[in-house]
Amino acid sequence: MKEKTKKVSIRQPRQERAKHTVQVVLDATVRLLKRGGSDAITTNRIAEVAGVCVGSIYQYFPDKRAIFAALHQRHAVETRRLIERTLGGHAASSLHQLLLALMEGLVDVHAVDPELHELLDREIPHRASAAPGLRAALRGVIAGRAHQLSPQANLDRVLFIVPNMMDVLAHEAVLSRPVQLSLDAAKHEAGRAISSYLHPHPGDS
Amino acid sequence: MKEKTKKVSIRQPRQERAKHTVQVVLDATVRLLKRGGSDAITTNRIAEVAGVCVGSIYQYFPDKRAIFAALHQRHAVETRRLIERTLGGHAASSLHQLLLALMEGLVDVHAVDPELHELLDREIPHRASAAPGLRAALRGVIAGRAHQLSPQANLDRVLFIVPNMMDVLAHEAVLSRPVQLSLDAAKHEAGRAISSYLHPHPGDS
Amino acid sequence: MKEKTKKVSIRQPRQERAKHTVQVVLDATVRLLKRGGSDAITTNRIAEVAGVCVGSIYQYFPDKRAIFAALHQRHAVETRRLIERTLGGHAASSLHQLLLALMEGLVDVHAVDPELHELLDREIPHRASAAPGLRAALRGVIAGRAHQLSPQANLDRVLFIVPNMMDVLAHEAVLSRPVQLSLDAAKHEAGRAISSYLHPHPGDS
Amino acid sequence: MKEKTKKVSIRQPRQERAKHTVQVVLDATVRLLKRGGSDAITTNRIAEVAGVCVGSIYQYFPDKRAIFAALHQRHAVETRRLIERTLGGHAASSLHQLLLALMEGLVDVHAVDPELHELLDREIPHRASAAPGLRAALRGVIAGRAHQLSPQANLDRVLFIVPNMMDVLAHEAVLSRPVQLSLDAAKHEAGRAISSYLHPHPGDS
DNA sequence: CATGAATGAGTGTTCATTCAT
DNA sequence: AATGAATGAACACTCATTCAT
Repeated sequence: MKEKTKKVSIRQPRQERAKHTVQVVLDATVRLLKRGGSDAITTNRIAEVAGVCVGSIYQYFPDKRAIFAALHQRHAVETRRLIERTLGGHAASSLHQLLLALMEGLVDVHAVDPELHELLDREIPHRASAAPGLRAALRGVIAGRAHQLSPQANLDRVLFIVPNMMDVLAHEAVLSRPVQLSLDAAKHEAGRAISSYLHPHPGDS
Repeated sequence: MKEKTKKVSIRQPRQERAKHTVQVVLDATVRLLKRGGSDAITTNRIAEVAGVCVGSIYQYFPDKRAIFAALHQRHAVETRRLIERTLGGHAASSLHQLLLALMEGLVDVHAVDPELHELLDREIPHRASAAPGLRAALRGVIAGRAHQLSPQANLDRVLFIVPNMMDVLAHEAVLSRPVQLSLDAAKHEAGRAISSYLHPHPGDS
Repeated sequence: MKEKTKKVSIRQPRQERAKHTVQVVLDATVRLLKRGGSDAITTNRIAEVAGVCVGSIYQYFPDKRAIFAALHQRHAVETRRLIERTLGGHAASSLHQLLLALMEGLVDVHAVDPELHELLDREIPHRASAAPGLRAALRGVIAGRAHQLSPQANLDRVLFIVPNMMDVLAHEAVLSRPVQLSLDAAKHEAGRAISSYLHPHPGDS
Repeated sequence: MKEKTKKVSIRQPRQERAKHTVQVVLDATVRLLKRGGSDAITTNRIAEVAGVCVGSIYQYFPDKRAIFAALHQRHAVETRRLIERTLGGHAASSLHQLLLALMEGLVDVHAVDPELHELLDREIPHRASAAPGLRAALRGVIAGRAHQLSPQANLDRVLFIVPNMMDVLAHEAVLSRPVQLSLDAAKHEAGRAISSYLHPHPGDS
């Protein structure tokens, strides 16, 4: 794990075979993660499960952490895509409606492979997550449409509350909602919570 | 790391000297955590920083993970205490006021040593956190006063939304609120968000 | 395990309590040996099982190996006693009869606690066994009565064959004789084998 | 030392280089054993003496004990080979002659590196010796030819006496025979002892 | 580029022994 | 003398990384 001057620069996978190797390595890592938690993950084991040899991993990843980073990246990319797509589809909608749509989409994104997302969150260190992160992205969206906030709303406060609410609720809707609550109900209720915050009844300073 | 027949049983610290050792070890671990992240933590290093010898650590902790567990425990205990104290002080208050009080208290608890809490959260695996966890505790509180919810509220939904909101907001108020936002303002806004959710209608106050 | 100049000389147990401690320590060691083999034996564990504290062990034993040595010693003493007793009881007998008597006695000595003898033999290093050892003692006995050997017998050869035969047969009669063979039968057969060797003559059936 | 799920499976040496490593490790272990007894043996030291690195040891041996086991195995294999060879060469001989031949062969096997054999026996735990063991093998041989025993002989008794005699005498002929006694003389005398036992009759000398 | 044997610094843990109380 | 907490050198073993083939 020492920082060293690389003797051979890491190639970007240009060929098909190369892309394949990268995928196979990431998939193997996910498999191991699900099977036994982060302790069970060693580069040799990843190679074994992936069906490649250790050396090949180092063709495409400078070190072990980079594998995890790539995994986080993958998720971040999906999320960003979702945000952009929703943004595109709601150019004309109100911020309020946009946020509700995002909330829905986020829950769906996390519902794809909840176990994986939980493991990535809980077991894998993601300091210096290269991606801006969901909250940051949401902040951008909101700030960009700040003028649509109700007059008495304060931007900073909204930027604090809304991204955080959306993040937890999207995660937990999928991971730990009460057993009685369906995913759809949770999704809907999360939307309601955001609505309530953004449009409090009159008289609530 | 499997459960083994321990050759030497772990003693509960009975003497003053022993209690001191436990504290010193935990403090050293925190110091190392803040200094260099979890990678920098080795049992020998902890011992060194703590000014005790490695062996002494193993008198009171069965293994390395137990040290981290003890750290999480400490936080959990503080939180539980807060909840109980608040519960006691608001026997007569409405659930709404109780939750606001808890929200305030939680932010304060996390404000004590935010860096530490963040590190514990992000760097240290806390599977099988012996403590029931904040969310679970909150669920208990709410469920116990379910009759005070507004008639049209649904318990399951509230149990999903409120604990999650309180948990993130308490954490993030301290760790990543917008620079412009004071801690007090964040605390207040978090309370407002909860209020809005619980009373989204005119005339409900 | 380092050779050091002792600061406090090891006291010979003079008082009753002291003798008791020594016994208790040895017994605990035996118990542990039987329970889990030599790996399970640590000084701390011995102390625990013996109901004394580690420090006390070091009052009477300079180091861990001394405990094992004392155990071997115990056995050696019993064996030597047996030899002397038999020697006394057979002052007038022929060497042949003396050896048969010794053979019987040896089997009996090993039959007392076969498991323990096996463990001592197999698990505990006994280099530099302070005791002269059974074979050496037997050699002494035989050499001292060499004139009774049949004329054509060669002392060196007898000294090679007989002690070795007696040693294995005494051990294995107790530890690993065929299931069909009673201890008495084994004892008897061992005697016969020695006889056959010493007197390969007609009329000896 | 419990059975664990190995993180990296132990490979069977396939390449020349690998086979070489295994040999070199075993040889180094023997060297250390002779130099300083089993206490002087640590995996790091073995690696050092062998001129490989610690990690390489663990490519081929699951743990330290496996190294010793391999050493015992080696000896067991040699012994078994001897038995089979002798068995083949004496298909037509009497059991008596077969046993004499085996006795000779066994002494020779142990004479190859007596010091090593003694050390393996005395210093290295060999519980669960995978090999059936010499005595067991001899029992098989004898039982297989039981019909050749003299009519009045009892199989169980022979199975008790003969294998044990052969085992000790083979060992001790090499390790601790009286100084005056040549190896050949010891070998011959051991044969005579067995003969005497099997044929305690006139005319057999 | 792929392979996988080799590397070796570093880790968690043990346990014989000491010594302040 | 007894106690048992403390000591710390030493050990078995791991695993990210390299590099000869």
